[in-house]
Amino acid sequence: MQSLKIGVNEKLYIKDPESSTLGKNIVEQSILMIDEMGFESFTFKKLGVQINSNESSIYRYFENKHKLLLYLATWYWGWVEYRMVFATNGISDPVKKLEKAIEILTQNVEEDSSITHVNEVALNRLIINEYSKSYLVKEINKESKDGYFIICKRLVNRLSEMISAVDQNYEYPVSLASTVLEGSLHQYFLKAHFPTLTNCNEKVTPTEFFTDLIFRTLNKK
Amino acid sequence: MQSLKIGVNEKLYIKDPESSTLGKNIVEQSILMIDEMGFESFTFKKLGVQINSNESSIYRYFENKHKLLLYLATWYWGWVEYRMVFATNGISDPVKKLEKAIEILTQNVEEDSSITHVNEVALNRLIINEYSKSYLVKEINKESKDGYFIICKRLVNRLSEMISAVDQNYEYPVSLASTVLEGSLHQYFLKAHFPTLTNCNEKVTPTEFFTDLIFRTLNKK
DNA sequence: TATACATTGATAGTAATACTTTTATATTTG
DNA sequence: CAAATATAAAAGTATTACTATCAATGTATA
Repeated sequence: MQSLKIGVNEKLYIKDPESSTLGKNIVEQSILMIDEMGFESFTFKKLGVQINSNESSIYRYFENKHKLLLYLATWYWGWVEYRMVFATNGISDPVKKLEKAIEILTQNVEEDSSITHVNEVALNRLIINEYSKSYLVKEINKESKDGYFIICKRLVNRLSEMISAVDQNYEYPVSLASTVLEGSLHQYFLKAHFPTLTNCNEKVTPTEFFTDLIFRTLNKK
Repeated sequence: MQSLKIGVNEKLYIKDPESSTLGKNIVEQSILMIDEMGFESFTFKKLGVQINSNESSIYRYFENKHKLLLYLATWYWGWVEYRMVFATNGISDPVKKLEKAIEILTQNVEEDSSITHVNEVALNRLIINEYSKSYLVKEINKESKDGYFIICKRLVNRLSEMISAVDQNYEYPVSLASTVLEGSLHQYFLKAHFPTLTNCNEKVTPTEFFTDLIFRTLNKK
């Protein structure tokens, strides 16, 4: 557990940030800064000041801030995938397995389970607020999509398979899986910024909403 | 019908773009340009060249391009709301009413129903690709949120009420409504850019997926 | 121990963006 | 026709998103 390293597509960085102190600082502090000031206001220059380093040094790790965001997102989904696989491994009952998976995928990241220099709570907030910006850009072409979003695809596929294991006749397992993943982030966003647009609050969690939604939708054997 | 004008929050513009030819040109061409090059690459300078006008003239209509995006989004949701209210008006059976509403909200905007200078097909694509960027920003503070997103809120509430009319005991009508609205845009995005992450394709529409999802979830009387 | 090599930091420079300001020229309206 | 208003053109500013160069430092190896 201590030495867990999340594998991230090599094309997302120039030099692996995990390979040096400076690199880890870049990752650690960029998460905190983007979380705090938002992706648009965040610049490599500001990050340089924060970590007592230089803009040009940061450019030796990441081509630009968009690639850095992709890196962070990939790391995040890799971390979620790891936790999901770990938690569902060994559960043979498909219903219980799916329940557990939904729980992991939609739960609030509360406790700081810092296994590394990454603050997962801040990263989770960052993903809720900024993840869409990583893929909603024209520059993402077909080749890069395959590599950059492979973890996310794997996650959707895993969930989709668990859905099908519960109800083989359900026709839209992939769409349901992607709706849960994206929808969960969205419900957390609404809860924080537009509370009238969601039933989620201190008492009702997105996990409850989505668990209920999925099991109402599926016909159990 | 011909003289239909979608009401947009006055704080979103400096001068009403509907009030002049230049204003209408700004709206018309900005939709086409953002659709084509993406919001990040789009600038008022480029728009000026396109419409044979000047950057500074555009700034007299919109404070900045983010406000323009908010304006376009508000116009879009106002247009959708109008169509939904129009289409569901007079339907007394709650199930049929909800069915119709989902259809309008999730259907592909195909035919160019140009009642104005607005190309709704391009605008729909723009919303699919860029809408999140209008609200996923730190600058949106509480006061402005209320005004800018009032139409979207009204839409979610209307849908939520129709859901409750079908099943009064369902506990998450608002979350389900917001999930459908956002999820529909997302499924269209996936269909276009990440087809393996959705079951929607030429044969299966997001409307079918969401209609099925909602009516499996709700217990009809 | 000397040298090579990689890493980082500091500085400067460029092109583009996101505006603001000023002034001149049309166009509309009273 | 005069006055007000809208638009266009040009120039200017601060910031961003980089790139390039060079010096300083540390580390690995012959």
